[in-house]
Amino acid sequence: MARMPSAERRRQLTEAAIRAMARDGVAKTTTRAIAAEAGVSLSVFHYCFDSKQALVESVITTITDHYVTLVKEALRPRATLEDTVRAGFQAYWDHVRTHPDEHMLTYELTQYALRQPGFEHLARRQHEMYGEAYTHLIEQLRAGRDLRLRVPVTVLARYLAAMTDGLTLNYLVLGDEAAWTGVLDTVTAHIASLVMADGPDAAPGPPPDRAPG
Amino acid sequence: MARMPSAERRRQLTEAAIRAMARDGVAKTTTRAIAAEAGVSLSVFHYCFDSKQALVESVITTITDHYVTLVKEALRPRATLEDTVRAGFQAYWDHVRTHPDEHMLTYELTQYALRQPGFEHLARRQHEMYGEAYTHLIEQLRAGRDLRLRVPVTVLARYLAAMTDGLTLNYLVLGDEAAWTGVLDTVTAHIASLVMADGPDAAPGPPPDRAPG
DNA sequence: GTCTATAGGAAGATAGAC
DNA sequence: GTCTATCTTCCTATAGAC
Repeated sequence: MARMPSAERRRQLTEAAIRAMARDGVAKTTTRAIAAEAGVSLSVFHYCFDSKQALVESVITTITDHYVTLVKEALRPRATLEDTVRAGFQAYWDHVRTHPDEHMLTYELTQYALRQPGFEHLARRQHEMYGEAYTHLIEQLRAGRDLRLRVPVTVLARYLAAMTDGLTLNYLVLGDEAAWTGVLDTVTAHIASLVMADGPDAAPGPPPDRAPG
Repeated sequence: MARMPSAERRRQLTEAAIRAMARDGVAKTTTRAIAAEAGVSLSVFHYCFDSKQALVESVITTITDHYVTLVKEALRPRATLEDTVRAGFQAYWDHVRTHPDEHMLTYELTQYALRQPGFEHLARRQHEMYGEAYTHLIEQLRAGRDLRLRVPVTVLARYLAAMTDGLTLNYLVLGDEAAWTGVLDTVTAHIASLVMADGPDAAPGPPPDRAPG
């Protein structure tokens, strides 16, 4: 086979591992399967990575970075505030629908990391970056307009990240796209109601939007 | 060891498997580990279950039923509408905080089911039952009072189920309980705003709560 | 740096005595 | 129904030639 510097081989093996894991699941993706997917022999794998764990670490950091880039692209500011929220969800949603296996993989890797002693920080980093992506968006929106938030930025960002995560997993399990237009509209409206132009920032106290009685 | 009818042995092994899987993760829980946890020999395992897959199927259905019972208990109606929502989340949340491993396991089992050919229906059943638990609550609330919903019941139930799921996973990964009071208040207020006393039901059209501009 | 060959171990499942 | 002992397979990782 063609010779190649170690760094590039590592990238090649990492990408192959992501493809194989997205297709077959983490549990079934052995080192042999990864080497075969990359078109190299098993020994090349162990020449580039000390262990399977070392490769998985590379996989998690790589896919987290991919994912965050995706979210940040999807969530760029648009003409109006509601457009931004709606178009952002739409772009993200299109990616979920067209690449369900990749998203599935992110959930599997989260749990792999949480169960593997010494890897917990990778799972935390993953979810912290989701929150940061949303925080970044909110800050952009605040800079462009004169926005006031009804809830603190950290709360809103975390809420958005958790909700996106939950909705995605729910879709991956249940499918049924038709049911989603309603849910997405509800969510979009809620977000818009939490981010308003021209009002005082919320004090860190009781929540807004109380229902009558 | 003491003799025992097959049905009871199956229950014993299923419970042992749940304990071991919650503690060590699904991937690391071998048939040997389950037999040891139950205090029986490996052959007893295969006497009661044709294969490891058969046991996992029993584990998934058992834990799903446990979980749904928990949610339905947490979500029983209270004095006022907002109390119901708030107390329900509180009860659910206390369980998550005190039994994180069990909740972790439910996520692992979802993915196991989705990746195992022929087991997809177990994952679907799991999430359908979450939605049904919320649907049940909403119907109870509607019966007791003269409630009108701003969104269709199916949409609201699915939204609640997905959001609970996302928030739980986010907590399992990031911990940080302090950050959660804000998020929960926001969510509680949102739900209350979607379920109002004395108003017309929402037509299946554009969402409420539009933000200015 | 890449290969073939293999060590070494752990997994799921079975055989057959009691 | 339960046990001990074992089969078979597949895994991660290494050895050593090229």
